[in-house]
Amino acid sequence: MGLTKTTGFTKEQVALAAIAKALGHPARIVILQFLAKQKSCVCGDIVEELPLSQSTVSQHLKELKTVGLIKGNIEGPSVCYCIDENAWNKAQQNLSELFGSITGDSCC
Amino acid sequence: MGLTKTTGFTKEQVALAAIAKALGHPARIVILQFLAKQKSCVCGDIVEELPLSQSTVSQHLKELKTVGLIKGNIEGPSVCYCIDENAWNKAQQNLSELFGSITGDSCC
DNA sequence: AACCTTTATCGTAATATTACGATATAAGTA
DNA sequence: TACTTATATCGTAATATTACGATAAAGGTT
Repeated sequence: MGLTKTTGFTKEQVALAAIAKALGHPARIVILQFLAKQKSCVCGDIVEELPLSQSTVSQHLKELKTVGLIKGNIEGPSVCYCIDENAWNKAQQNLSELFGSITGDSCC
Repeated sequence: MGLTKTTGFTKEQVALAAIAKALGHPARIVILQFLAKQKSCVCGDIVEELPLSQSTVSQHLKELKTVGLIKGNIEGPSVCYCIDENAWNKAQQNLSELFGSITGDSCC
């Protein structure tokens, strides 16, 4: 079907999965690494960083924006993309909660 | 195309994206939360935890296994799934590296 | 206004994902 | 051996994702 069921899951589970899904492509990892390091936030520079066409990169940026991890500001003729620190910190916290919830002894 | 390009990315970027992608579904989040808390690792108990059919859950388990986050041991008539702590810790480290690489000041 | 630059969107094709029921497989039990 | 239980795999349908070129839209420049 391709359609992910959301009923029967908590909002938090659905939200965390959505964030993880957004991180689930090498191009979007590169974009976030690039923005985190603040070398630039101009869209054109991001495109140059990637082995993908401009339209494809624009699509990836849109996904990251939709999930809230980045935001874009129009800056004259170009667009400046930045990490949304709120969403970023929340994602970090939720992920580290998941990874930290392990209780020592594994049974196999 | 649906086919993710991997050329032009580092191995680490591709690997991290693969892990994130595996986390990118609510059912797989639930499975990992459940296994991390060690209430049980029997496949049947995981199926009961989810609002999905047995075959669909089996598919999700397979994905988590393929990416290495969990491993399965046959235990008599049933199968015991557990988190692979090596992969788990590596994933945690790589993700916290990504989230920690932010350099204070955002430009927008 | 005409033009260039920058980014987003559209249209499209190929492939992947999600989900289910049905069936196969494997292990234990009567 | 026949039967039940537990899990995996197959087949299939619907939808999503990825990628590209072409084009639109928005802003600056001459």
